[in-house]
Amino acid sequence: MAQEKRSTYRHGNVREEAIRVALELVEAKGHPNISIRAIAGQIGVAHRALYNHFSDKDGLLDAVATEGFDQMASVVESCTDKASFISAYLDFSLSRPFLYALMMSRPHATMSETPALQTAVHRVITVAMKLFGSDTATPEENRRAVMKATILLHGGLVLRGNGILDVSDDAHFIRELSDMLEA
Amino acid sequence: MAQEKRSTYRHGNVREEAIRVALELVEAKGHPNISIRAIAGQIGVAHRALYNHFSDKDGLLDAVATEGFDQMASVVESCTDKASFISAYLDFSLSRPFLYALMMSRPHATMSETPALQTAVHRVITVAMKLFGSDTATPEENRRAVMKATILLHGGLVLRGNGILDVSDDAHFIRELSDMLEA
DNA sequence: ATCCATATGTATCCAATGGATATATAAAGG
DNA sequence: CCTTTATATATCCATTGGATACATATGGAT
Repeated sequence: MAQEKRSTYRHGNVREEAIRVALELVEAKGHPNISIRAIAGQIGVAHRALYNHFSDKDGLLDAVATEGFDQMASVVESCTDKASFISAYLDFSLSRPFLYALMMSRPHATMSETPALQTAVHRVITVAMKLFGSDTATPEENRRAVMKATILLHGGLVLRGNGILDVSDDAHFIRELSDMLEA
Repeated sequence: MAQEKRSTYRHGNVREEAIRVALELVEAKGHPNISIRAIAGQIGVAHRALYNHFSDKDGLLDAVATEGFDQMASVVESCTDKASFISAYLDFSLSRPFLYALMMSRPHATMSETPALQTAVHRVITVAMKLFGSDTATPEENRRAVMKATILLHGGLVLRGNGILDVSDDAHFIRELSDMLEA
């Protein structure tokens, strides 16, 4: 399991590396199935070293979720219309389903008590606000439009994922979802 | 931890009791935080006894999820219009959030390989089909209507739950969701 | 430069957990 | 009655998250 061997006592980059490895492991096995120890092993430190950089396992997962939202934000920030946003959002979620599941799994308390996570989420929401809102509409109407878009996108993905919606043809599913969103 | 003491070697009702206790524990602590052993302890059997009735922990959780969908079905089957269905669905989910989360957490494979679970889910979908479909519409249109309703209901609940949507006033949120659904 | 507070990493331990194997007990049918 | 089969127990194991105590470097302040 253990990977690299260090000559130095200090690793020097545990936090970053841990998040990087965790991203891989999450996508490979799903976040409920990864262990602190596996991550530490891969970067060549004692498992307890991670506790110097994260409060606990959830703290680590929060950091990974934050990285996920930041990556998602970087993608959608280049979108200039609804259609491309929808496409980019679905692409991201479908190509990295386990990461997406982790991002959406953080409990309410965590979301509101972790500024970095909140900020990353907000980056994505801000883009949606720009694309799904309009200058002529009231702020309340815009809030609703973004809410509806978010709900449809995420709700659709979840129900497709767990098989409650029987989605045989993905392309068709995406088209249907887009239609609901444009309406 | 242990509860009852038996005089008989056989317990006689392990499966039912396990599900009953699990429902309580799930609602108390969330399904990722309950243990086979805690459940077995509460009904007064060795933890290994549960393996005579469930394949493994996931098998147990599948059974609990099935019971959840059956209970939900019993509730919504008495609804005679969209509004009451929406209200009943949201009530159920908001009053038993951890059970609802468990119900929605079963992976795709499980959903399709567990007939009892599939049947219970179908009971709920059937009701939605009746209420959100119409005789004049095409089957395809009806399928879409149900899909949209399901997505909005579940999506709204999830995003409210994890705090990505900032829901300050629950009553207002429910009204907004209902509006989207009736439209 | 030296010393010390602090950050970072290790070693070792622990209780809880899911699960495996072997065994005991009972129920049910031939 | 006796054997088959379902059910429950006892015991064991590896893995896991986390705690405590200790080791080692780093980077100011003097």
